[in-house]
Amino acid sequence: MAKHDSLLDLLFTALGDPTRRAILTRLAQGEASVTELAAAHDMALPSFMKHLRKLEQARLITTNKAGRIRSCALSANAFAPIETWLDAQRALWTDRLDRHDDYLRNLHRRRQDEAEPEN
Amino acid sequence: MAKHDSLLDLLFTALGDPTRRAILTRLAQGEASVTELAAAHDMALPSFMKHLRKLEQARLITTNKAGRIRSCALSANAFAPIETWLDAQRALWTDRLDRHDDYLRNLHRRRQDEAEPEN
DNA sequence: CCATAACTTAGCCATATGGCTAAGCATGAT
DNA sequence: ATCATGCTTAGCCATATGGCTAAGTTATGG
Repeated sequence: MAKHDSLLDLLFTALGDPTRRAILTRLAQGEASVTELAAAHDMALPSFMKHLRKLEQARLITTNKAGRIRSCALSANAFAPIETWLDAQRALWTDRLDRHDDYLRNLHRRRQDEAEPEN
Repeated sequence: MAKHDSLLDLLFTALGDPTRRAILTRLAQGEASVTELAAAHDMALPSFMKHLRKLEQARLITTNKAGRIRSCALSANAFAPIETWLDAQRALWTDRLDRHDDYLRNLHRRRQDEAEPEN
């Protein structure tokens, strides 16, 4: 990914990895420290931390270091931009179907007009 | 991405690129051929085709070749697995908040019991 | 039938991703 | 004061990604 990815880019690519989705699912239950989270994943800590950093960059999680422990939590409304985008897509799609329906209705009416001319 | 990515992996990573999201937005308006779609993107055709292939692998679009023209269309319910996953996450999150509320309520009741013993 | 249009294949390149190890650096426990 | 814990940094490696050009292939239009 380039330097200036949009938040949507960051969000979707962050979610495109099973390790990262698992972290989010775990965090939905409540906060956890880095090592607590890492315990579930057979992976060296530095590798794991990279995933956490991506989640943080995508603003899906927030982290906070107290002493030597970094605590991670799910961001509130983490998925909002995604839902907004999905809603917009759905809106376009249904608009188009509506317009197609109109087209078919008009076509039908025109055919009827031809069959029974209105004079 | 490895050879055996889950559909969710394919879906999310397919959506993690602005070119590909733009293609989907365009296709929400209706079918289009490869060159029609490519016209909007300053990119060589083979590069563009790679994006289409990823969208197809993620089952976000379907394509169909008639003569020398390949027509592309949005898949129906393309986003369903994503919505399902998001719903599940939301469910976990709200469950957890509910349980937290209960905990606070119980805590409060216990404190009141201590303040006003029930004999 | 021949040229052009619309892909398609092959292969190259730079950068990004996702993993690792080894070593460093605070902080908390003893 | 010292040692273990909990990250953190640095750097290496293999593969994946996203772009390109050049050279096919397969219809169609004239």
